[in-house]
Amino acid sequence: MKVSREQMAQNRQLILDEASRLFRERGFDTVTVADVMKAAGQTHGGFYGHFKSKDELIAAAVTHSLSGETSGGADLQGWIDAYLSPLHRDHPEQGCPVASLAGLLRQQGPEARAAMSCGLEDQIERFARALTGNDDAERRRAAIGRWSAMVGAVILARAVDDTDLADEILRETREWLGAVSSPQTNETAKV
Amino acid sequence: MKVSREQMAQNRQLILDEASRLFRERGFDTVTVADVMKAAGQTHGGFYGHFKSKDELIAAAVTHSLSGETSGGADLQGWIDAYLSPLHRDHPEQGCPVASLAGLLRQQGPEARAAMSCGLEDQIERFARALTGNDDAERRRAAIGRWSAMVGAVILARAVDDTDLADEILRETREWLGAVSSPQTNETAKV
DNA sequence: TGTACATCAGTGAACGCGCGTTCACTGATGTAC
DNA sequence: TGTACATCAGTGAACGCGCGTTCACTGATGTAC
Repeated sequence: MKVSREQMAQNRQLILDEASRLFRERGFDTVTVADVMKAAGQTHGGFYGHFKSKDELIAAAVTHSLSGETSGGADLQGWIDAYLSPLHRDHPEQGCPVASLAGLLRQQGPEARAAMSCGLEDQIERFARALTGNDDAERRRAAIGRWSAMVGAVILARAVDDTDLADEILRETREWLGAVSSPQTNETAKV
Repeated sequence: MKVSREQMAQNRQLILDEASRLFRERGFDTVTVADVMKAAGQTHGGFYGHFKSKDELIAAAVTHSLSGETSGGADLQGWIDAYLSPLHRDHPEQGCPVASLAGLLRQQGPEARAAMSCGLEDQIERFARALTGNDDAERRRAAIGRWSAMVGAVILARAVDDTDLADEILRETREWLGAVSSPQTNETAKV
């Protein structure tokens, strides 16, 4: 049965919300169109009234996930600690979409990868603004390096079966980032 | 037709070689059993004479990939530079299996994840031995932190569509690691 | 060493299931009068 | 404001394809004598 235009727009958002959550939790391939529609309280047939294909949904969901990100903000250290926490590791479905989806994007279409490019650029910029440093270039470099370490650590912690090792990776990366945190004011050592 | 036992063992290795290459290149789900067998010069039916299931192959291939890794070695800086190079980014099929597979392992079975745990532990240990530091704990911490950054940077560089951004992530992470490379001898700042 | 035969690695057709996608249908919406 | 009707969002059965897996078969291997 037809629903109001307003309701339809709301339904589309709900589909994106659920897709974004499910994709982060289980990856693109494991989640079916029917899974997403069921989670959004609809039947699978209606999907194609909202999206042209599953690929289009994936691209839209990547954009949707990334646009809701806040990276950093007022309490930088608190955000970093929460990012590198077992809680974040164990709840990818409501965690950073970069950590859960970046490793899956190489086998996805150009639209989804383009969405990740934009989201990543935003996140790096925001992170850089929250850091101290002699100039913009140095702040941006620190943002990229630290962000790589944070994303890498969470991906590694999620990839292993061994909770002790996963805990250690998160903890030691947190500590290590703390140890190198006061940015060296001397310029980089080599090319 | 039956082949010699020696030949069969050789065929199994060939299947693992090709699976390891294909999985790194295209991921677990995109590569079919038939793809692997064809790459190994056989037909798909013979697969089940070597492995009980595709899942078992995935676990074996993860172990196989990781066992061939050399991480570090004599020229540590050269290895790091090569790791964070566009060449490595563009050739996952012959590159580090951690960078290409870690992001895919969360949706895989316990055997494959256990294989990654072992491989990661080995790699961290080797890396730590190649680093300087006041004690084992500090070297291990530096190995985990730097390794997270390297893996993260390659994953991010591969996830984006924008070559400039991908190049920048690799370059800046390399520079940043260089800048923080001389490990601080002061103990960590907080918890 | 040579011969006969049981074994079994590899072949390729076939099966079954699940998933993305389509489509005829339903009935509420919202517009025209 | 009320009524008649065209539109179209959502339903759920059905389709088609691809993939993991099975199986009857083939013919080389390697063992028993």
